[in-house]
Amino acid sequence: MFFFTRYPSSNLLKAYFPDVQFNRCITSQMIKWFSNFREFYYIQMEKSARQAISDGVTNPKMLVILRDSELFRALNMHYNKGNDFEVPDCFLEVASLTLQEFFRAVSAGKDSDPSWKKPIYKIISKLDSDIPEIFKSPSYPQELLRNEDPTERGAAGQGFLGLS
DNA sequence: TCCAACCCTG
DNA sequence: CAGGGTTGGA
Repeated sequence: MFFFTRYPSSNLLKAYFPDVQFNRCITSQMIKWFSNFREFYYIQMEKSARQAISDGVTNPKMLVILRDSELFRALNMHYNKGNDFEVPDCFLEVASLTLQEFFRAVSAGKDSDPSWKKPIYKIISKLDSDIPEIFKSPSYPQELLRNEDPTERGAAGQGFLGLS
């Protein structure tokens, strides 16, 4: 889901996880997940942008993330480890834009400001896409749903399943 | 003062 | 990822 939405509201999450009994805990946990997802995402972007700068890249337009990019590999490994589905083009576009924004900011020396990333976050937060309806369909591949269901993993889930 | 994000750490 | 401290706007 992260490939479509980086900043899901609790309402959106509830709409896409009809089989999850939301309570204050579950909700905050899922919000926290996306927060962690964003962290990983932005860290990769910043690292890659700085790498490009040290490599001598001057035009941010040159920074485009393709499916054979090393950066893509890292992101896919993190969010879609089992290659359960195809990453949408909209994500590659947003990711490329993010990379370019970091490139511009660092190039301009904005990173001396403690909160220099905020403007970038604001831009990216407006680029969330609609999530395909199939994601909340009951007939959606069970394997895929299970991977994103908070009730199916973690210490609580293991305890419930009697695995510990 | 509160609460939602963010930052930093394990 | 989860915890816990920090932050900035309502």
